[in-house]
Amino acid sequence: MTIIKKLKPTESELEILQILWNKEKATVREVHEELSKTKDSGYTTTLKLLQIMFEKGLVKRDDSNKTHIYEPAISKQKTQKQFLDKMINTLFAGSSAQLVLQALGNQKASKDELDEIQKYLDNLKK
Amino acid sequence: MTIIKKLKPTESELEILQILWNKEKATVREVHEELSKTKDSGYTTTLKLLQIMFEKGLVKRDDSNKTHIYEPAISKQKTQKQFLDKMINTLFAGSSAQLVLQALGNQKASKDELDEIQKYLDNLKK
DNA sequence: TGGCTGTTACGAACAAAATCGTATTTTAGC
DNA sequence: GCTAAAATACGATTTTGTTCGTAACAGCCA
Repeated sequence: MTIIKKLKPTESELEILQILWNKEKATVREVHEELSKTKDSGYTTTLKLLQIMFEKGLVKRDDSNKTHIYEPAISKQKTQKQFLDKMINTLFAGSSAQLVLQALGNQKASKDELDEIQKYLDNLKK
Repeated sequence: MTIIKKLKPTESELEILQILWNKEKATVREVHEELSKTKDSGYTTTLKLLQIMFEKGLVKRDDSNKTHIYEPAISKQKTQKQFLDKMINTLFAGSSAQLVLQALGNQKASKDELDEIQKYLDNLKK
């Protein structure tokens, strides 16, 4: 049996993962540039974070060149699920339905999106 | 305009809020007793946390008697929304629909719950 | 009164995360 | 080869959250 490490990205690490999931791969500078749009911490901070994430196994990197290239080591889906599960348990008494209702109520979803959800529900009920 | 403080409960604070939401109000000892079921930190730790939460405005307290009585100062709904919104933004690219699909797919929901969601969707689409 | 018992108050230690300053390394261009 | 520019490495500091030890205090009752 494989050893499964419990990697729970921190807030900041999630922000970086988001960027990497979008770009597929990126240099520290690229990540930092993107991060700067919503945050104002220094370049070395971003670098340090990526290094820590590398040690934790949250990202992979190609350091065959001077400028390292990072990419996510964990999938977006898995991570989403991990946080969703946690949230359902700690904030919605274990009921995913409750969470869904709350999400639908508070956030605007387009008609198309609602249609999609409905179609999905129909399938689930079969 | 009222000053709105951005109170974001921490992990531990959320656990305590959960308990208070259920019990409506409780003494430190009661909270601690409940907390002990899933955690093993000392009594004074729980006390300290409640004191900090009081300073932050997360809970109210009646200290007219020797034994203080605490109750939530923020609503469960508001807090759920706060965390959901955050999650939708940092992990689901701002799409609540995406989150809903993921939640429905990964977690088991009962037929009744699915019905309820569907009914809710019908209303939304009108 | 004196001493348990149960409570709050408070500071300190500890831990985890985020941030940055500075040193070192690499390499492209002169 | 030398240097400037851009990158990484690394340690130190700061900030935030968690935990606990100890003191102080109130009330009860033998």
